[in-house]
Amino acid sequence: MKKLRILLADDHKMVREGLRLLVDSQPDMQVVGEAANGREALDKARDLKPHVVVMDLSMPQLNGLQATELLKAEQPELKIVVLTAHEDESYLRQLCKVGASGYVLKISAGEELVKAIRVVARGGVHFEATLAAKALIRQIAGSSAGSETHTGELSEREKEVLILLAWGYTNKEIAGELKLSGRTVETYKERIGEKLHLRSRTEMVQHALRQGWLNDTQPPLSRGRMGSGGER
Amino acid sequence: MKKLRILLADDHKMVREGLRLLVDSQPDMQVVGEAANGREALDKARDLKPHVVVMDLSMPQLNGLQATELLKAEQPELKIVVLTAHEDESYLRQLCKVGASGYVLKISAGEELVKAIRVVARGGVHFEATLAAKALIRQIAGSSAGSETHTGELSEREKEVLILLAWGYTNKEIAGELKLSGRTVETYKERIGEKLHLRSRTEMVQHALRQGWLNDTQPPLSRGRMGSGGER
DNA sequence: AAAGATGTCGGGGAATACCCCGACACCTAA
DNA sequence: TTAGGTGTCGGGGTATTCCCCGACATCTTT
Repeated sequence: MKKLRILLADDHKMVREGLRLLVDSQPDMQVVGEAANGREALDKARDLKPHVVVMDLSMPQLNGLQATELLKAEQPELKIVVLTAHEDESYLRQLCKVGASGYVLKISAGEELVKAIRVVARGGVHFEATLAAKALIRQIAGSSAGSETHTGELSEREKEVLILLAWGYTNKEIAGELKLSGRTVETYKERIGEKLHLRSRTEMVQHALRQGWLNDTQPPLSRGRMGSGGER
Repeated sequence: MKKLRILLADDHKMVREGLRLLVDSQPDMQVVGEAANGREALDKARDLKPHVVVMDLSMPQLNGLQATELLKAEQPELKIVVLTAHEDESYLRQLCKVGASGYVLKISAGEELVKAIRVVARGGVHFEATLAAKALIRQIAGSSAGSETHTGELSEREKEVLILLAWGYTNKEIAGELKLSGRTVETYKERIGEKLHLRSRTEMVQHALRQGWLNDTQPPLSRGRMGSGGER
């Protein structure tokens, strides 16, 4: 009998070590490698041939969603259990789309994770029945009765704008960076507000931060911050 | 020989379990309890009489900083090792002030944590030598040569304003909530900007979120959000 | 007593965000 | 073909932020 081969991807080494102890204490599974970011997860998944990848969502370089998408593209047989701190309906939806097989919250017990690993390893899916998951299921089940026509699905362009916005860029600066007119930026901002039910710039910053979208990237433009005088 | 009694405080159960395995695998220490938030940490610290508390910074109800302050106030002998995901100079300074004995990053190895626990248990201090720590030490050492006179120490009133601001309140709304004139709110905002080197409202939102100041509280005013139509 | 941090407040103006009215082209799915 | 989502752009107006000039009363520290 051979054990399940597990790859752990999380940017906090301390958390990885804890999870390793947890997983290795199970008789039927074994951690074969660790990755500190999405990029590394891709590389290690090629080399180590794990059966299941435990993937944290907020990681630098490539976040868990991006890494999952790329990983499933090149190794469809590989199973992925997503580990996340906050539940987020729109993220959940995207994770389903790119092929994640499991979804476990960090506030849950470790038992939940090993359970998910076992289930996905034999081809099943294990999504934690949380508020977000229920909302998603409800919507998928009764897709005709959805009160909202669309939710939480930003286009690439809109997300670009939102990230720059959250980094503190003014509309004008975003327009300059993306080579758009200021009006276009405003249009995106309006659509973001509609889709995500966010009213003010402030709420958009909150949302972007909570999604961890700013953890992955550096402020794209190094503007004259930290200086003694403003250039206004 | 009796083992060191450790209390773990972190809002992610899975992380706590991992840390417990890590700590319990050491021959000279033992986890005697867990807490999922600052309030619980205070209660358990009273009941369980631990020697060292491992305290995560971002927790609901009471964050790690607040909990540390209260804990040291009632049990000065108790040692506290702060565990944090992001390093933050201003937070570090405040932690020193309220009496934390250790400061460990989650990106570090577990070995770093157990080392810190051993050091603080025998009365020492263990602050991870990171960028933030270096900056702090540099400033404390050459306090006369500091280019900045003050950094990162907000007054209570300023913090109140910042939190409301980060929750998406406009200046006017903050003024109403705190029963101040709009001009006074602006004054606080200006001082916050000076102290923290934050230029825009957006950056202030970022800062407040990264400090976890919004995880602890609910939006103090329940305004007409989530509605279908705007009331503007 | 002077300095510094804090809490409170005012006017005025320029820049920016926000909100309404739009428009048009492309692509994909029903 | 019609509809919806997306990417792009304009004008005009109001609300808000942001920045400049201030002020004054506490309280603590030097």
